[in-house]
Amino acid sequence: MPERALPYRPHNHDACVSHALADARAICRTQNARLTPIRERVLELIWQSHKPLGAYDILAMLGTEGHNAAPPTVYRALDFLLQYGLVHRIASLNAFIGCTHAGEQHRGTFLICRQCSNVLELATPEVSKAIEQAAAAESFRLDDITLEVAGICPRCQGDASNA
Amino acid sequence: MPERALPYRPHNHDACVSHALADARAICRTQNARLTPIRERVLELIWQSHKPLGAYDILAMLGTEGHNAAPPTVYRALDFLLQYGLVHRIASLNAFIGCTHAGEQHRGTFLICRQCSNVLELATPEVSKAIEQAAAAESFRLDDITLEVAGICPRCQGDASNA
DNA sequence: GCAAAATTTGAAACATTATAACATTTGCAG
DNA sequence: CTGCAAATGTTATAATGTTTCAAATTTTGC
Ligand SMILES: [Zn+2]
Ligand SMILES: [Zn+2]
Ligand SMILES: [Zn+2]
Ligand SMILES: [Zn+2]
Repeated sequence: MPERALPYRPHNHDACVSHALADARAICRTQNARLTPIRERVLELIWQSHKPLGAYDILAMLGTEGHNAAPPTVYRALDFLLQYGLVHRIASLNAFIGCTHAGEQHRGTFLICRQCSNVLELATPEVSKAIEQAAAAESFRLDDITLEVAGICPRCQGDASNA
Repeated sequence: MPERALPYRPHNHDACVSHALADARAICRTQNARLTPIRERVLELIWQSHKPLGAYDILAMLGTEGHNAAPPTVYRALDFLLQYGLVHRIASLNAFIGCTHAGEQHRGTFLICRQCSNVLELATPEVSKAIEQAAAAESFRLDDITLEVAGICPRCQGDASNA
């Protein structure tokens, strides 16, 4: 059995964060996009864990660190991060999560644990292919896919104690 | 080339509606569920077209016909219809659409036209299979799939005039 | 039939998520 | 500098969804 994916095992999460930030800086540099302090801070907050964060959660976190922001501040930062593929929006949760494939051309599949909330993003070409074929069979021109899978992650399946 | 799916061609939509209502009555009868007047009316309103309807759209429609309902009335009816698989929620639109496979065991794939808003629901076993395999590969226990495809439907592709 | 229990509906308030509109500041080019 | 565009601040408001408790209706056991 292959090693479990990062969200499902203990790991040095600081490395996740710094990797994500480094990627973001690189991507913005090559695209001449401005990763301003607010935008970077929002991205960093989103990456505090592998659980998706609501816009108002982010707002509250900014609040506790003295930056008294209003909703548009956060939504604008999120729009920017979405635009450059640095975060994804989870429609079924109205929440946002850091993209683990930033820069790569991909369509994300999100495995969302109902118990611990951790989200694993998969890049699944076979799934995308199947969806593209299904759309093509109806002569539908596909622009975008929202694919969110709810269930129980391997770690929570193991837990007898449903804390 | 096979005939286009219903939402993409002129058709007798009254037949869609009466079919859906008949199915709903049958399903509720066999499940000992009460398809009360409000619930049936909400289902009928949702089926007025193949475009998804927001909860507050439904609320407004009920309002114009004299039934002055409050939000919980609509949401409760929708919860009931969702529970018995008579409608689906489109997470990416915060809207609801009648299920075209009510009673059948299925996981819906929704093709959503960005231009005309019409939605086609597909039952795509190959896609479901691929998703189930991807989840299984991560030892993730799959409970539910949200699969929504945004794009342009064949009819709108044909339109030169983007009305 | 009839009373108790369960389900459904009504109504008001509230919570959460997201956007509109306009003023101000900041970064940058000429 | 100066002027323009992009980004941020600020206030208000829109859109979506839930909680709570009371009243009405339907079902069930007798
Ligand atoms: Zn991590
Ligand atoms: Zn991604
Ligand atoms: Zn129809
Ligand atoms: Zn369906």
